Amino acid sequence: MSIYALVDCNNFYASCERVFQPYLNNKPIVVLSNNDGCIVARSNEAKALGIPMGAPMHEYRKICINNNVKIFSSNYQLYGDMSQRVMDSLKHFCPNIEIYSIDEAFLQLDSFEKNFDLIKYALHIRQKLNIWLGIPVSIGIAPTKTLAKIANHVAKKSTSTGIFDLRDINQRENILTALPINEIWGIGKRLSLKLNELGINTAKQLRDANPKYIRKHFGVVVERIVLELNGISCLGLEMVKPKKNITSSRSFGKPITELQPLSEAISHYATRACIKLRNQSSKAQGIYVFITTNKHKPNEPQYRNSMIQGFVEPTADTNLIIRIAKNCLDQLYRSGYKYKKAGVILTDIISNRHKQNDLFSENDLQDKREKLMQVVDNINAQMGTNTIFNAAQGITRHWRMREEMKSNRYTTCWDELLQVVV
DNA sequence: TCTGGGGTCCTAGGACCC
DNA sequence: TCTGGGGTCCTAGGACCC
Repeated sequence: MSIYALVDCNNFYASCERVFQPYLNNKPIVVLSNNDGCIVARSNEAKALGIPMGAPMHEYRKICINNNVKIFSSNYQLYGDMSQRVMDSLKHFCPNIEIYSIDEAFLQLDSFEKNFDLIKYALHIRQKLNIWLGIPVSIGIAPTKTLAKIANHVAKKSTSTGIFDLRDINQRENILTALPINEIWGIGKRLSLKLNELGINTAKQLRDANPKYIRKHFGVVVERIVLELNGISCLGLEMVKPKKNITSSRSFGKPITELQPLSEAISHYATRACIKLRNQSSKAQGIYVFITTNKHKPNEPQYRNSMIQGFVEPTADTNLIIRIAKNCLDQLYRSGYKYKKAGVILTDIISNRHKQNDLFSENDLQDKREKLMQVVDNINAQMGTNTIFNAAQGITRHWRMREEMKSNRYTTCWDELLQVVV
């Protein structure tokens, strides 16, 4: 039988902020999305105030002020670095690990001896993460990933230890009976409604549904969930795969009407996407560029448009891709609109090694370009992001997103290290 | 005034081929 | 009234996740 553990960091972004500002322990915290738009993370104290996940900040500003809620802009350099430390620590306890998201990982525990006490081990892991990093986690253990997700949910909500084991059949019966289907991993809003219409309301009812029937009406994805709920493992551990698409997009701090700043923004996003692309040793074969006005303002004139442009040959060259992206933008742009957001997606990504040169391309030139990119990447890695950048990205960047309440990058930036005053 | 960003997988249907 | 059968590939759109 397979055994999975899901390790999930509690209120991850809020916990990261607390590590470096411990006076915030036991106080309500919220962390905002990019552009300080929505609330994307809440401490338990903030949840208790009834602040929902994903809510627009402006609707809850009053509640936050009245209750002394500490508000943070997103600090992804900090969260990303802390995440890596958590994952590196977990690998120390179990090498078979799937990093599922910035704050979650599955561990495959099959190979531990039969009478090895996994609950004790989970407690040990939890304790060590707390000592090493100050990040609290919950751990759910079960024979399938879907059940491990549920176990984790229970661990977080209704245990004092932060650990829950769903391998026990009797336990499972009670938990699944009480769990509404929309809380199952992979069952979203739409599927819940459709299943409810058939009288399937709880995880237990879905588990006991006929897999053949489910497959016919809901597809293979939901059929797998049924089997997983029955303890039959269908979803294995997935290793890191290079991305097939790489997006870079942002809402603007204030609306843009002119082509020039829009072009700077697009160049900036293209640059960011290319850096991610080279970091995973890949090349792209096409780009998707889009611009849009503010959809939340129906009274203003609306315009959104996008286009796809294939490349002559796969590339990761920032200069080339900026040129193509700007070209797309020239065709998409219409004056007379207030643009709120723009972005690029690099598509049809393939590995660097896989090389098929254009018959007519000048190889020599291409090699030189690749070397140039390497030098730029190295300088920016050593001296800080944006030490060298394309003039096309602009210098003032008035369109930059808002991040008015960002904490220091305590772990990745020399100028912002934690200071201890003795 | 203020409303995020970045992904994946599956399926149905059309185009095309022999 | 009759107008094959079987297959692949590609794409758009839907659904989901954190």
